[in-house]
Amino acid sequence: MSPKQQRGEATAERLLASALEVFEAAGQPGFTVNAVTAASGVSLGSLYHHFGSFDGLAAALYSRCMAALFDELIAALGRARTARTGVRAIVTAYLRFTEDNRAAARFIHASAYAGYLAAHAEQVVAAKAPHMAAVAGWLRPRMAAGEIATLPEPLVEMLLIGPVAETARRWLAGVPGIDLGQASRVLPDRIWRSLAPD
Amino acid sequence: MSPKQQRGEATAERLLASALEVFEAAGQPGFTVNAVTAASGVSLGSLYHHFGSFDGLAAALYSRCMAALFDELIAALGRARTARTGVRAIVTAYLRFTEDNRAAARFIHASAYAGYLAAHAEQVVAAKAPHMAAVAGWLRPRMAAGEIATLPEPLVEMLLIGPVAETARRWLAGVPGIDLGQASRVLPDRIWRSLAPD
DNA sequence: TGTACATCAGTGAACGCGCGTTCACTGATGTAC
DNA sequence: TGTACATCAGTGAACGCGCGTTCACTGATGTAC
Repeated sequence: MSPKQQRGEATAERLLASALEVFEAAGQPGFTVNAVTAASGVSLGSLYHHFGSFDGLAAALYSRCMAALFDELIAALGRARTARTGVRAIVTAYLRFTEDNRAAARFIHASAYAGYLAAHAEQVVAAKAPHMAAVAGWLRPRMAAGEIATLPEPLVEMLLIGPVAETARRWLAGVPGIDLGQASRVLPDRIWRSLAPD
Repeated sequence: MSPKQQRGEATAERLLASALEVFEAAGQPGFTVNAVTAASGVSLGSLYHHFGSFDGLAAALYSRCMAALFDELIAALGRARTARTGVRAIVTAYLRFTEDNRAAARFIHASAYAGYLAAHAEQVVAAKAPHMAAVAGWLRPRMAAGEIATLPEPLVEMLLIGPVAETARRWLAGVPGIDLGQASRVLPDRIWRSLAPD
């Protein structure tokens, strides 16, 4: 289903970009095939040629947004020299991504229960796996070296990403009183406290 | 729209209970008027008599599930004598609620981006407000007394609820490696560290 | 270099399905006198 | 205590709409000889 010609790739690209715009402008209920084709100027048949189904397009968009987020997070980790700076960097990177990529962030959060994951679960998991492994590969040796508290790995992830994800979600939902700048001043230190060794 | 007769209340009750069951069994895509009326044995017209619209029913169900969760959290806080035990108690209460009320917890998390909030935003906010105030009423004096770190209130909430909500979400989504028992052994202490005064 | 041909990319009218909603109606409940 | 009547609760056939999807087709691209 991946394009074999340049113009095909451009069309797929255009569809994904328009889909994200439609979702941002009209939300989950307005996120329909017709809205996407209208916004992109690409024909219905062409959409089906490239993505097989509307869920297929949505899953591809999800993978794409997720990859963009992970790229930022992993780049932030790569720049860090200590466990503490790494944790702090990944927190601020997540918040910055949210601010700089509202639509993508919103689509990621909204997709969790949306249904097209189920239909394309394998594809989505496969797309995520290498990124997850990269993060785990950063964490594990530092935990083993005693630079991070010895905890079950999934729970480290929860402590690291939980407060940030929740902040992002509420900010995206427009909850009043949520300030991303304030969050990136306060949260890195506080999250580090929850992960620091005893 | 609230029932004026006993049997009316029983019917509304039956619809809400069936709606939750349908959502749990069929997920967001299977959550439709017809599915709910079929599962409840209540007629379409009766559903509309009580809730005005399908979104209305969904919003009522959301408020109801939210209230049940808050009741547990606030009860947990009420039993605590110190800031530390309160924080620990609210964390375990959230996790226990998730385990004991899978369907309600799933519905709460899934509703965030579902759309019926928008249509009934005022009703939903109004239903939440007293609960939010109760939590804030517990936190504020303790922060003033220096028993909890002096941080912006919304961020305290993020640090408190973030890791737990993320854990609940992944457990509900069936992500492998997430163990609620383990979480309630590890997270209370770790979350407390992020909120403890310097 | 030119031509033939297979494949890829793109089109848009048409389809069926199931969704949320409406509505004219019957039956049950409670209240007034 | 009995009856009349207004209101509430419940029914289910019918409707229109917009959804995702299909399909027979044309045009563009790249490759083989």
